[in-house]
Amino acid sequence: MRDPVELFREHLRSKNMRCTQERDEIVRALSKTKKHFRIEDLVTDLKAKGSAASRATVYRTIPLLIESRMIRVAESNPGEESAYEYIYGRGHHDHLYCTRCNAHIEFEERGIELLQMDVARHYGYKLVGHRLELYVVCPQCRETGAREI
Amino acid sequence: MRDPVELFREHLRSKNMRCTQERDEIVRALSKTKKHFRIEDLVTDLKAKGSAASRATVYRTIPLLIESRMIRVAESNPGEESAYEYIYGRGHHDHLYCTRCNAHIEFEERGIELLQMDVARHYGYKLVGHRLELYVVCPQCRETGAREI
DNA sequence: TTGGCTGCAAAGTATTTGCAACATG
DNA sequence: CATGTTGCAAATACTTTGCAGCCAA
Repeated sequence: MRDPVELFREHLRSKNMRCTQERDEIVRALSKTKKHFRIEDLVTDLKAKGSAASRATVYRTIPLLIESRMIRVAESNPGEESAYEYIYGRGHHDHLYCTRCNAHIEFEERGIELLQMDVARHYGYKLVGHRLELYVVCPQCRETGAREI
Repeated sequence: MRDPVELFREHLRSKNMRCTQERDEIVRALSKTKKHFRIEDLVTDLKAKGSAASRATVYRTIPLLIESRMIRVAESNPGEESAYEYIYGRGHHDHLYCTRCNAHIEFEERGIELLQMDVARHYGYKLVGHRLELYVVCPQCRETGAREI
């Protein structure tokens, strides 16, 4: 697998953008994340690592990272802070979320992916991405009374 | 199909909440919407209909409507205004979005729904909902150069 | 050198909330 | 009439932006 920093640099070059220390540091920090991260997590992380990258730069870099397919939006709901996920070099997967305790599990179901392509093809479109979230109630939460989506 | 206003009233009663004129008006306005709506659209619509329901009341009512499964989140992305969709009494469907022109198409694929249930069952969970969005580039947009998700 | 990039702080947007008046049950 | 609900406006929370100095190419 290619070095993430170098890969992102190529993406920047292809757009005639500059390879800066801040952008390198952001990619380096992200490539070590395991879970979903929020902007605030990343900013704190960078600060802890002694990086100079500011919150504004992080916000400005996120769209570039999405564009280069190194990260993707993992959670986004009205009124809630969004979470992202570093995906470069990690197997594709979707998520199961417990609507009560918010725990999440990754899964992959090839059959669903294939049917998605069928659907797009059926309408004459080219599938370029998808977002699938399954909402469940996990056994531990099943007893308590809370809202279900 | 039950009257949406009455159905929502029952939901409110079941939670020991009050049936107010504002809440009735919101449901009545929603039951006539066809497309995805943003909070602002709804507020404007209510004002035009002479309803007294304010923006704050709309925001406070949305979670109740989601809970009662009369509406659902249709679009939500970081930094963008969310859009909702009235779903009561309308066939279940998911969406295809063109990432360039933002047009959207509804589709239903029973096979995907069944596989989703399999996935949840496989992990020992009860599936209570899902969100599936397919991102495509429509033929008209395919020529122009724009970002793909 | 010449733009693109950065940090800072200010500005925007979307959404939530405190409070006093009001309406429902 | 007791308490949930409402409108208003202020407060939040998240994200974007203008600008002057900085740095990559």
